[in-house]
Amino acid sequence: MAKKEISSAVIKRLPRYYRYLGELLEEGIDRISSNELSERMRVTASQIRQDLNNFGGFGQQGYGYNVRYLHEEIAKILGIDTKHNMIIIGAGNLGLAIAKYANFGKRGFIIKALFDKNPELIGKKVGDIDILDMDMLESFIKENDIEIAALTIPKGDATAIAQEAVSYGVRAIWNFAHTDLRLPEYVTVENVHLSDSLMRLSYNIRWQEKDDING
Amino acid sequence: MAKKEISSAVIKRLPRYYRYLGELLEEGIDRISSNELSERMRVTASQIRQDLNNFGGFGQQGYGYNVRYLHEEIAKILGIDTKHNMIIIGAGNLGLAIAKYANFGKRGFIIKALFDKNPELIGKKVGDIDILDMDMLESFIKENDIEIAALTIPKGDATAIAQEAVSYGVRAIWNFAHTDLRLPEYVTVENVHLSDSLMRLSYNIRWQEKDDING
DNA sequence: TAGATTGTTAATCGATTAACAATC
DNA sequence: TAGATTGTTAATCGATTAACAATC
Repeated sequence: MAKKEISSAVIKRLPRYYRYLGELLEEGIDRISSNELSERMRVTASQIRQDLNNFGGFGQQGYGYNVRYLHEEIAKILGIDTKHNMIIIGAGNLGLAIAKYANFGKRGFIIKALFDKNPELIGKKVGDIDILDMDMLESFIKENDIEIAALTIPKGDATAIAQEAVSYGVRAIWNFAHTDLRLPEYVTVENVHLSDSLMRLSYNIRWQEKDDING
Repeated sequence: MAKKEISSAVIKRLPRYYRYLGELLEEGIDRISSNELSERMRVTASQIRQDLNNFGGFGQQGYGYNVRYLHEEIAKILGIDTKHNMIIIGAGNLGLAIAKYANFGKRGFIIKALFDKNPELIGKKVGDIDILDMDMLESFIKENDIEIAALTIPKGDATAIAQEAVSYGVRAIWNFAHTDLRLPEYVTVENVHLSDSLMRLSYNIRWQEKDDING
């Protein structure tokens, strides 16, 4: 059953649904209608029903959705019902911050090692995660079934190192480098461009200010 | 001249244009057509021209766009032609990583202080940036003309502290907390939900794998 | 059963792409 | 001037919202 192509607009919204359902669960609410959920999330009920029906009929007429069930189903859709082995390439501030952030582990993203080319860092540990030499990249990826490489290195080296990681078997790059990676079609790339994000923030302040002057 | 509403799809693309133009500048290219740029960026030339014309006619028929000029104009549109004073609330790993990342300073985002409620951290410095007590928030924001607060604290405290910062004069929140803030309409919120990003990555791996089995 | 709410089709809205006249 | 390329209007495509029959 090859899945018909889901639009990226829908995919972007899935983690948010998952988050709200998790909150409902914590509140002990075990049933919700698309209408109630739409009020909480500030989206239309129509959109919620359309989005979910891309993946199947998870609700029941006259009842709504079972929170726990829907939460689990979305986890499966997102692929977070299984563990994902991950490495971090670049043991700078950002790489270390991600390594220390324990919550990813709770969601099944297991950080197996950090890599860096700086001899001063190699051999050290971050919590119980080793910082390894870049020389070890190939063997480590192959022997530890690494799916994801987080890239927290300067943009100059990013594409070459990403290509290297991919050639050793990595399936997805979580890219914090400030550049667009050029990788084979089948590789998943998720960009986190923090400076792009700051620029959008700045844009909004800019025109917010304009309104103040004219309004 | 109140600006007609620009769609967020366009705004999201602006930082990318800015980045590519910066790269062209570094390569010493001083003129580019929408067609050449479209090949580099892998978007349609039509989209580039439409996007730019939301803000004015920056090109010249028969010539194309002057790279340096367009780069500067986009900087103005994005509001990164002026300095922005910023604080970071939450001196945990992520807050520290952002504080240490020098590049934001180059773009005009000046980190004036970090705030935390942990007495062990208060009084310490990160580079030459002080970590201050949350008690100081009000006076510091007011006296230092702080526009932006980066929020790198757990989700539980996030909305209340964001509201507090806004009440003291902050205009924009760069939100790393894993929750949707509820703030007045006029406040700019830019979310960086790292775990949402990881879930999208996971989604793509999930269906990538599915394809492998069936293909 | 009657009421509620889904799943899904149809209508609308908005964003992207194509086309071309204007013009450098 | 002739050729190139923009700025902009028109056509297409896709995503969101509305509506309602199906059904629990």
